Amino acid sequence: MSVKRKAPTLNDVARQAGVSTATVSRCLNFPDQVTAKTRETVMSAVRKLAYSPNFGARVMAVNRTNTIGAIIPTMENAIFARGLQAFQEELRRHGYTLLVASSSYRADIEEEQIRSMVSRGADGLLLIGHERDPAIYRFLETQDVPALVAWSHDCTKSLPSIGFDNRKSMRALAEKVIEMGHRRMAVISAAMKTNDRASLRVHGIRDAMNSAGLDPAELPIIETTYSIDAGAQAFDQLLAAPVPPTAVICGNDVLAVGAIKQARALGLDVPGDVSVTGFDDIELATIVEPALTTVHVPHRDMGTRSASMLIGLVEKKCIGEAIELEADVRLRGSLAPPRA
Amino acid sequence: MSVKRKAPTLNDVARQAGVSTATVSRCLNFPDQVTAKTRETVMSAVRKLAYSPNFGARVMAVNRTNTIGAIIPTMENAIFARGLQAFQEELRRHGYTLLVASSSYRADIEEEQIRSMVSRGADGLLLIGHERDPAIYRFLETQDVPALVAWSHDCTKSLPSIGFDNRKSMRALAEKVIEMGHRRMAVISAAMKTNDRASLRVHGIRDAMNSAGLDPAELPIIETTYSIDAGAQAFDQLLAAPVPPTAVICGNDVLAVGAIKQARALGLDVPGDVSVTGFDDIELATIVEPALTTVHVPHRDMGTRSASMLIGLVEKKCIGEAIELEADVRLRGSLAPPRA
DNA sequence: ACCTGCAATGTAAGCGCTTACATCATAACT
DNA sequence: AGTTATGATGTAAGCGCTTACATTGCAGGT
Repeated sequence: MSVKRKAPTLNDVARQAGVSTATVSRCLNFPDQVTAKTRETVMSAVRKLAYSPNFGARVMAVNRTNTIGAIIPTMENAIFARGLQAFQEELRRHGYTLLVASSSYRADIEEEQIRSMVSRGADGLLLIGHERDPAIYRFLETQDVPALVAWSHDCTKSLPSIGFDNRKSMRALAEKVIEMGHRRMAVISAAMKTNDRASLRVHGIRDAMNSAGLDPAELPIIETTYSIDAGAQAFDQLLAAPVPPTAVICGNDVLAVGAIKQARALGLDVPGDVSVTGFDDIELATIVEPALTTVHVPHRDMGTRSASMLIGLVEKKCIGEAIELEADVRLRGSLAPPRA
Repeated sequence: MSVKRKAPTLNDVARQAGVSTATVSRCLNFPDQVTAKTRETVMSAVRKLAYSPNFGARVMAVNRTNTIGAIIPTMENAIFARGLQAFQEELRRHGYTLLVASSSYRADIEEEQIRSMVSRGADGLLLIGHERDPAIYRFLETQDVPALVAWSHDCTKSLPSIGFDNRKSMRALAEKVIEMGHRRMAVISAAMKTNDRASLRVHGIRDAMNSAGLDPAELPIIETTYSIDAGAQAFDQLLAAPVPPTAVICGNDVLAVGAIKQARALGLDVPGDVSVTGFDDIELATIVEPALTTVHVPHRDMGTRSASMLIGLVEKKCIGEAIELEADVRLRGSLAPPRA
């Protein structure tokens, strides 16, 4: 069928240059082990044939790829995009290449991709969140591929990780909300089943309610997908309740922006009629009117540090630890005390 | 140094299961060519050893990777993120895996990554924009790796591509601006040297001016980086001119949002005191106040169709063509006639 | 002239997999 | 029982590269 013209090989170059394959290989990998003259001959042969080394073959020979894989839920989420960009920049600085795949928040796809990355010879893996089948961790261990979890910090897990405490941070935010006098709150969250960050955040809200003597059982929660429209729709639904909430706590900024947009559409004043909060502090948060009270997450910093640590693990120069970054509440216009 | 424990190989599995490597291989790739009993034995050996095939070796044996590479300028740009997500979903549907790398808008890094992708055996490549060293195209041809250019349409190039005409679309937008009565316009653009989309868009503005009898030479242009703050700063600078513009045309939505934000900070009314327009129609565009007049680009559609076409090229089932998608002007609140 | 030592180069094994081909066992025929 | 077709399995070559080890050539010592 597809007549794949064979690409030139080391051998072709060697023949063209009139030397052995070993010399060509050395020329490419350790140029100073070779005479200037030979080097030139070889290099011009390389250019003439437009030779490009076969990565698979090289990997097989040396068993090292200098490649790190990252599997994120989706590239459409700005927080991952930004963190990954920083991650890649740091990797590059150390001579590593980044390969990215996205799982669409599906555990089965994620697993498939983890296996794919490993079989492609990734030296290390960046994963998002702790929640996954333990078998996968065993698999990674057997294959001797170090993995690092980011965007989530959980000291009960032993995996190396670098992230913030979703639960604690959301609790801090919820406490502010309660402090302001809100009693009837509601939540718009991402799906909690497949996303430990989302569920931890909701837990944080419950924690705050508990310690304020409020009953978490009465907290309305809507789970929905990650999009502005979904947030808007959920907001609509929440506000239609017989006794509508005075504050809507959203699991992330995108949902919160949707909520604010819908409030506008309903003719409600934010924060006069209803307060709205987010999580992540993406650019959107300071663009909306009113600006979003949210939790600031140091995405780029997290990306950079994840890269350093993962490289350390790969090169066995450091042992994995669970590092917690601070994610702090940013009070802005969208949160105010409820109407008396 | 790093004592890489060897991962189990096909051979190990074969020994463990008491069969030959060929049987194991068949078991994994063509399960129905093997007795149910053997299959079970083999599979349990696979599980027991947590075996994972070595991708490099497989590639070398079959010379096919089912992998498509995409090299984008940055993941931090929502338009690429969204398009790529769609691209990946479509690839997956056809059994292909996507590998992403980002070049930070640097031609040298991009070239390096193209080579890296090719040497990793990518069956095809998705590239952004036409502008690059012709040597690279020759390289891709020699290596017999099909490439498709997206996010840009230019019928003068012969490369297969799928995108919209940046110049034409921006021209249409600029015409609207002029139609409204604006005469003093200014531009905030991304760097034009390394980014043909950016420069084509500016050309479009000039086209519109020309056909309206305006002198493009008088058009102030600030080139800056892709960020809200950069847009804000550039806006500041433009408005400080002795005769400030009545309309600021931005090369993309992010810059435009920065401009609007800065207008707010300067106490200027948009569109009363100054109109602002964007390009891309990302989510931000409808969130800002006032909503952004911009050019809508069908990012997801572009991603999906790029995937189909690239697969077609890889499998030699179709020949490359240059497809133009429509990108149409969306008139919203940020554009109005200038004050009389 | 001869040896020594070293740098440059060549030779060939082996990395883990697929697959054409050879072999073998079994069932279905005479 | 003897033959044959058929399907399951085994054997081994080869994919393109790196690298340990062998070989060669040459400068500098005697």
